[in-house]
Amino acid sequence: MKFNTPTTSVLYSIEETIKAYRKLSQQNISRIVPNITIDQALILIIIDREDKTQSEIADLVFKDYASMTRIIKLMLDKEYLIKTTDIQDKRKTKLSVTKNGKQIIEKLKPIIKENRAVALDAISDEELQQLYNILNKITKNCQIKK
Amino acid sequence: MKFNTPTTSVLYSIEETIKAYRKLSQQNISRIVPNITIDQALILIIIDREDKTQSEIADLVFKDYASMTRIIKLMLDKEYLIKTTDIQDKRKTKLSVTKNGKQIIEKLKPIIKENRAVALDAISDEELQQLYNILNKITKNCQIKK
DNA sequence: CACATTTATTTGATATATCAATTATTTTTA
DNA sequence: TAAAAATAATTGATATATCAAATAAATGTG
Repeated sequence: MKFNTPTTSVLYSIEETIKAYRKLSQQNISRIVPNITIDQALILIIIDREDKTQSEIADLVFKDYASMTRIIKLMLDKEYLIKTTDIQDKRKTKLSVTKNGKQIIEKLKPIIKENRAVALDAISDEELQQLYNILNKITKNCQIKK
Repeated sequence: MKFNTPTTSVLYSIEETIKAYRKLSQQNISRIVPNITIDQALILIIIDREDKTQSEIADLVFKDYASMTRIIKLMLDKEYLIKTTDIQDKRKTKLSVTKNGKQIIEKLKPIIKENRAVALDAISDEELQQLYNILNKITKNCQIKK
């Protein structure tokens, strides 16, 4: 089997899948929590769960630091987050989720769970594992520095 | 096996993979053709290959029509493309690649081929087929209308 | 200790994503 | 056929992606 033309490469399928999933997720999230993006939702949950600096969280969700700054800013404006500077190292940022933010998270959790369930419906554990392994191989291939 | 937390879901791996691939591709393309994005590159090649309207091409590459308008505009400015209105249906757009654009395409082709080869190195045809099938399943799951 | 280097974050500029609304042009339908 | 509905593309507003440059603070080195 060949995957030679632009629109028949698996890379193209990966784009298609992630876009379809993002669309589904955003639609379902918007029904319950208006005015939050899936990126913000994921980042909000991670900040609540992990005690990390802004850059560490950015790395975790594959976001550029510049993007992260702006995403955080929007959530500060909406008062989902509070930002303080680390006393030990004033370059660093401490982020914490407000009560308001925590309420949002509680609303988001079941939707996110449901989104994943819908997306992965009828996909066996074996297939998930295969998918995971192949994707990891591709990711590693792409990360080889020259 | 369970994939329950945000950062352990396969969906997360898909994001990771596509971002790694886009990064690799953009870097390699930029070395040979400065000032073109991977999105523009792909769209330029498709326009050259397929005689379709702007919206049809948008559908083909999973782009929003609004995004497509703007991407096209940038390539018109760089004189990679020429745009004319369809005489049969004046709502429609005819796009064609300029000589300049065709020269760019010739430079791009080997890079894109190489990018795919690098990304898919050591991935067997069987794995490719598996990946393709599983991704398609997920895509379909996400597209179910409610 | 002064100065260079590194690290964490921000800002600017430009490209793309997404939704809603608008425009221009068909096509349908009453 | 006139009015309504559908289609193709555009525009506006806002969010995110990416690169480069700038800030500010910490660390390393002579």
